[in-house]
Amino acid sequence: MVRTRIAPSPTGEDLHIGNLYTALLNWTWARKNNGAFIIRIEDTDRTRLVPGSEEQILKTLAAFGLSPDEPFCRQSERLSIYHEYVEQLVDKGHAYYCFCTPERLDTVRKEQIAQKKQPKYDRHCLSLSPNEVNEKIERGEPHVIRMKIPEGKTTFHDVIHGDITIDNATIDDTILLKSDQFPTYHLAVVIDDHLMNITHVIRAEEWIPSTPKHVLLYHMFGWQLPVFVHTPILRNPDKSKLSKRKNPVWSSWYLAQGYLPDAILNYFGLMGWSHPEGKEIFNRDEFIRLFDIKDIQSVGPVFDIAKLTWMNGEYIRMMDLSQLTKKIHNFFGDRYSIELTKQIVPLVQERIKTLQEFDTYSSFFLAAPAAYEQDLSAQRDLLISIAGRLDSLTDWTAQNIGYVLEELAREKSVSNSKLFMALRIAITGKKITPPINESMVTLGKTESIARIKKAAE
RNA sequence: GCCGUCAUCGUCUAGAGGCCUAGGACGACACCCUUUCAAGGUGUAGACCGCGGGUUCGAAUCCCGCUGGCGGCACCA
Repeated sequence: MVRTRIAPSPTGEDLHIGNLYTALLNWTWARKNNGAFIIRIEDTDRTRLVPGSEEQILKTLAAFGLSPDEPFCRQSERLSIYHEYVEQLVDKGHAYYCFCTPERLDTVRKEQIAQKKQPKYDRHCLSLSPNEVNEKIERGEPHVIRMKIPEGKTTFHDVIHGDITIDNATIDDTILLKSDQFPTYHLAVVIDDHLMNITHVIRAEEWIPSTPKHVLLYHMFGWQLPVFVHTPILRNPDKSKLSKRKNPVWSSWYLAQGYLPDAILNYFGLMGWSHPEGKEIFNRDEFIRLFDIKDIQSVGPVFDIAKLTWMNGEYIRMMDLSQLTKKIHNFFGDRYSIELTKQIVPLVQERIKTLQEFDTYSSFFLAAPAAYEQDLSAQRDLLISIAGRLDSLTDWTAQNIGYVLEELAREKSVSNSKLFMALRIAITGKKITPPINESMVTLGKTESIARIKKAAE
C-alpha cells in the first residue's frame, strides 16, 4: 500500500506555497494508488516555533481539499521514541556523544573555512571513553548525539534524478539529538517515515544533499529504504528558491486574493508535469488519473503568477452564475448584498480573473466616485446633454439607454467612444468598468443621472 | 571554496535519433468585433534547442568536456 506524507514545520505564519505544491503531489500519488496521505507536524525546532502556525497550516490544507487520511501527529510528542532509537545507534557504535560547546564548534569551523577546508566536525569527542562520557553526563554537561559517518560512498536511487552518489567524506557527523533532547530533522524523519510505513518520500529537491545521511541511518537501523522522489523547487522570477522577499509565499494569501483552490492546484499540475494531450485546464480527477511521479521534470520552474491569474479567470468563467454569486458574496461578507451581487455578477463574470477583482470593477455600485480617472472639464456640455436625454427616457433599459445615446452621439457628431468614455468616467470614476448601460440599469435612473450632473459641475 | 543537481521561445512546457525549416499555453504585440473601456475572436513576433567536441547516413534527442543557473554544506527544517 502506498503511503505518502508531508511534514510541515510550524515555523511560519502559514503553509508555504512550495509545501502546498509538494502536498498536492503527495496527496495525488496516494489517491492514484488508493493509498494514504498523512500529515506530520515537524515541530522539533523549539526556538523557531510560531504560535498558531500549526493550526493555520492545517486549516489551509483543508481549504485546498488536501486533507489527510489519518489524524495528524506531532514529533514533539514522540520524544521517547527518538531517544530509544538513538540509544540503539550509540550502542551499535553508529553514533556518539559530543560535549563540544557551540563556541568551540564555531572556532573550529572558522579555522577550517580560513584554511579553505570543508567545515566539518573534527570528531573531538569521538575519542572519549565510555567512562568519560558517563562522568560528563552525570555532571550534567550539555551534550548532543552525533552520527558517526562511515567511510565509503553512499548511493541511492531517486525516481526523478536516477542514481545519486555522494562520497561520505563530504558528509558531516551530523547531530541527531540536540542538547535540548529534541531530535534533529534527520533523525526524526527517518524514524517516523519507517514507523509510519511511508513508502514514498516525495519532497523538495533541496533535500537531496542530506538524503545520504538518511540512507545511512536506514542502513544502521537495518530498515528498508522508501522510494525517494525529489521534486523541483518553485522559483522566483530570478530563478532563486521561492522566497517571501520576492513573492507572496503563504498559501492563504492566494486565497485571500480570490484565487480558487482548484485553479491553484491545476496551475501546480503544470509545474514540472504536463498533460499528455497538452491540455492546460483539467480537474483533480483527471490529474489523479494521468499523473505519475516518474513523469515529473527535474527543472525548477518559475512561479508565474500571470499564468495562474489567467487560469483562475478560466475557472471563474466556467462557474455557473449562482455558484459564483454565492462565492463572491461569501468572499466579501456583507460589503455587497446578495441581491446586488446577483445583479452584478453576470456583468463581470467574463472579465474578473480573481474574486478580489470583483471589487475593483464593482465598488462604484456602492458609492459615487470620489475622484475621476480622467479629467471631464472639457466634456461638461456633452454630459449635460447626456443627462437631459436620459432624463426624458421613460423605459429605463440598457437597450434604450444605448439607443438614445447613440442617437445623441450622431446628432452631436461625437464618436461613440468619446461619449461613452465620458459617461463611464462620470458614473464610475474609472476607465475600465463593466458594460456601462447595464450598470446604469442596476444603479437606477435617479442615481445615474445625479452622478452625470455632478460630474458636469 | 567543496559536494550535488539542472540546462528547448520572457515564463510554463511538448519533444525519449529521422514525423522539428522545433509544437502548445501564459504574457507581449497587431488586427477584427463593438451602443463605449474592458472582455471576446483572429493573427504575428518570439528558442539557430547554453557552448565546444564526438558517435551516427542523420542529434534538441546518445557520449565527453566546458560554461552558466540553482540547491546544500547549522544543536533550521
